Amino acid sequence: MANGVRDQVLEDSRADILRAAAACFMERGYAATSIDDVARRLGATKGRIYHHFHSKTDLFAEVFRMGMDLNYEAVEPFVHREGPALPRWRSMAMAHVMQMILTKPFQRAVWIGVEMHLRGATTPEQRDVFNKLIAYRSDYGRLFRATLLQGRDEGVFDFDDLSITNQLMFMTLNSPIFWYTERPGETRADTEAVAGQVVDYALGGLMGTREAEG
Amino acid sequence: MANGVRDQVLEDSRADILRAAAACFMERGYAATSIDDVARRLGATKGRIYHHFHSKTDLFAEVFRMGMDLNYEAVEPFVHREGPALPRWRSMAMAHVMQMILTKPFQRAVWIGVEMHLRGATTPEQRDVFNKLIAYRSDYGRLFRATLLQGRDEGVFDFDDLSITNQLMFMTLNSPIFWYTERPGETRADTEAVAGQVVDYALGGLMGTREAEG
DNA sequence: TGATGAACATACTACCGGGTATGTTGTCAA
DNA sequence: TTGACAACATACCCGGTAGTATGTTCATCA
Repeated sequence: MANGVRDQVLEDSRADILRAAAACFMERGYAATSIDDVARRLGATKGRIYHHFHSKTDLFAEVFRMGMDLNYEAVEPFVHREGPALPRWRSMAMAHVMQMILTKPFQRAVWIGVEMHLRGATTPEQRDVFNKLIAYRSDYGRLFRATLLQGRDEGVFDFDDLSITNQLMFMTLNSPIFWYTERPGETRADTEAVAGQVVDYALGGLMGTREAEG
Repeated sequence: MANGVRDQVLEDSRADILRAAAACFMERGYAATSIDDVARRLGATKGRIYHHFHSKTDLFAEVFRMGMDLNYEAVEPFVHREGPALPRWRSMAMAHVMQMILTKPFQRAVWIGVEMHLRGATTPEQRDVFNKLIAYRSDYGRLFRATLLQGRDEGVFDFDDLSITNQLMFMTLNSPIFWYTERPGETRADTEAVAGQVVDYALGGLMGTREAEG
């Protein structure tokens, strides 16, 4: 128990690797990122990375998991709030979008992982690792589904196919991972304003077109 | 001029390669797709591909261009229609979404290309090739911007930042390239129903949340 | 009919990247 | 003090891949 400091150093080293890996995966994608790239970014060599992670797949999986952990942590406080759907949905959506912005590299890795799974571009060994990650991610998605359904029952949301709507909503809420870049001198309020626009757009989509005629 | 048949055969062969390449890029991404993969899918060898394309980058660029050509072809007829913004926007959006669905492999390649450009994950030689492709894509984006602004002036659209809204709209309209899969026995009407939901969601986002309170 | 070239296939090279096997160094515990 | 182990670095192997160099076949045309 006297080696609490050692454990902390260990965790710091691991965390540094995860951050560097997330950045690399974001910048070049999974396949185009080499272990040497990650090591170079740290001013280290492959040895350090393979000392902490079994394989490239394992490293990527841990980045993915970290991203999802961050999401859960941010959104979960709002999930079990009683009351009408709309304010709860707004809180969850806002927390989600802020996470997309603030932890972008990890969230991009999550996206890449989902894409790889959808494409089936995984080897048999990767299979079960990925299946667990995707299951994790699906659980997270379910947090929103209940609120979506409640909102439709309450008449505040208006949509046809839940599955498609869920896809569209997440596509909107996730989209900052692709186009958001921090402005120099940007404050928390600025960031929240951007996130607010994203949430409003998503909400508009969920509410439907109403009386509009095209 | 007697070799019209020959030219046709040539174009068919090229087109076959492009289709196979688009499918491979969609399934595995750019980096993870090898020229041998594309050749295997055609029951051919690298020789055939390198006979028609200088490099992997060149092949990818042509797939990208083909995808954008298809989009222009589908949307352009509606762009210059006079009258209010909403019906024109709806026609353009619908045409766009249908293209996303019907030519998904090519559209995924376009997406991949944009991502690669954003990440700057391109070698100097690729630079100018990609810059032209991205410029092509940006022109296409501009087709929608005018209508968005007109719609806001007319009061039918309600959004704050044009740039962000444009991103969100395209993210929505493009999203079927990720989650759409053809159902067995699906008719044209079925497909259009799916596309319609996408367009409606996007329209809701553009119209804003109106009188809703969160 | 023979020559020419398009449209490929085959064979090869050079390099890169995942993974491993083997040092090296500092730290802590007994 | 020493031995053991964590935390790396170094050196190496090997499979895969972009690109090339060189056949081979067949249609067309002079």
